[in-house]
Amino acid sequence: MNTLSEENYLKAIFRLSQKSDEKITPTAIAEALGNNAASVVDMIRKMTDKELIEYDKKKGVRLTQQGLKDSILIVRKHRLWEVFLLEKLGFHWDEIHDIAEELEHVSNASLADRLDKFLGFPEYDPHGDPIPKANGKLPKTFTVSLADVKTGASCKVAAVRDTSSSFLQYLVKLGIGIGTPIQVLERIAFDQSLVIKINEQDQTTVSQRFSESILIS
Amino acid sequence: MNTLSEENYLKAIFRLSQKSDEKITPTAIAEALGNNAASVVDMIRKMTDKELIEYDKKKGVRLTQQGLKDSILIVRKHRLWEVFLLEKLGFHWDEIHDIAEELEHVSNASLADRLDKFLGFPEYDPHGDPIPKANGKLPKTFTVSLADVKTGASCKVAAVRDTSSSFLQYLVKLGIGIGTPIQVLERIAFDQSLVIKINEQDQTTVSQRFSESILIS
DNA sequence: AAATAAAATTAGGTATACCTAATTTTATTT
DNA sequence: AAATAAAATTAGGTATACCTAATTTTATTT
Repeated sequence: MNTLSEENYLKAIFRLSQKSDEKITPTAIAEALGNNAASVVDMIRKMTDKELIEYDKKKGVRLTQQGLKDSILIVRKHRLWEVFLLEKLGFHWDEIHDIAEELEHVSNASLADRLDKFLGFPEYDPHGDPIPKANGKLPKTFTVSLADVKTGASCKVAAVRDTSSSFLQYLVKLGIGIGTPIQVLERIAFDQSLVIKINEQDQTTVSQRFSESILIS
Repeated sequence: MNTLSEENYLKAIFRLSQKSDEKITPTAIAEALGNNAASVVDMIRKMTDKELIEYDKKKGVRLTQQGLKDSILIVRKHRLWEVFLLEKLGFHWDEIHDIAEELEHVSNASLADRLDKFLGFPEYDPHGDPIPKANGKLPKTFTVSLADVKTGASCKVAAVRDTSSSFLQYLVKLGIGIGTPIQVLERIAFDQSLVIKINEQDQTTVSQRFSESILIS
């Protein structure tokens, strides 16, 4: 079995591999985990020995088959627990990520599958992230952000790229959730800020960083 | 906040204090946790500095007010999660203890209370152990064991003192669960084995260790 | 291509929570 | 009370997963 730290490394590496096709460097992992690069180099050696990852200076860090399987299970548990916390226990959107961060490490062979069944086999978590199925398959992942929407066009919020509570609380304040319709009214040439209409009602201006953090369908 | 190890020490000390009035020695804690006594002495110093416990060679280890509060919350979470695992996820009696052992350490201020509400404020966990209320109060704890029942008398199983899967699987095999009526037919003078009638049907002989592990009402 | 900057790595160190072996203290037996 | 046994403690050590500072390697700029 994997230690808590190993699980966090696996998760970080998995996320980096999902985010882009760029090679995964020790520095990137260090940044993702808030660790020192020297620590990451230590851990890369341990995890390579354990055959969870492969490391080649040219190709960067890659998950082995076992590492990928383990990562997906952690992500699956994380996202299922998020659904549970929101739907069953009534936690708020911005609280569930940190709790799921602990719950995802609870290890039991049938826990994820039982939880999945209990929750009615949800496809997406409350942030719109796809929940890996028991066989490891991922439902469609959203990749187009609000920043990519043409001026004048409309879309619906499908997922959020940022799970920080400051971002989520901002969304709540604006009345934006998964499924909320948004129309792009104007694009400010200076800094790519967007003037948007939320839910066919309120009009606001949001920054580029904001619009890049929202995935749409 | 307390570390994982500290939480396990707190829980062990709390359990020992519940089990009997005997003073809690480093050796007793070492045995409860499966640690070396030298390690326990180390940890006693740390936890004393943190004001979670007090240690006096004459009086043994005692929980401070803070230590008691923390211990009760851990026990509360453990037992609530056991109810969840059995009732909501359909785990078996003998599987839930080990999983709850991990879940109990998930820390969030309102998690226990929300889980409690979701489960309908259960008073006892699936092993018959009382679930501490949000205010720290414990429902009535069962203390009379099957070994104390007079020959010829009847009783109902209220709780089990042993949560090992070997014991619980034995109970399942015998058709005994919480609430099962048991009549003591005969007491073997030689080794205090009991001949019992289960659920007014099957008759079996059980050892003294067995009958001491069952609490009745 | 040389100079410079950035990334990766090595060397050596830390806190946590354990351990064994040796010693000291306390309790029990004779 | 002395002898013995048990418990508690100290001294010194380990693996894990981090760290900083120094060095080496690789990439980028001039």
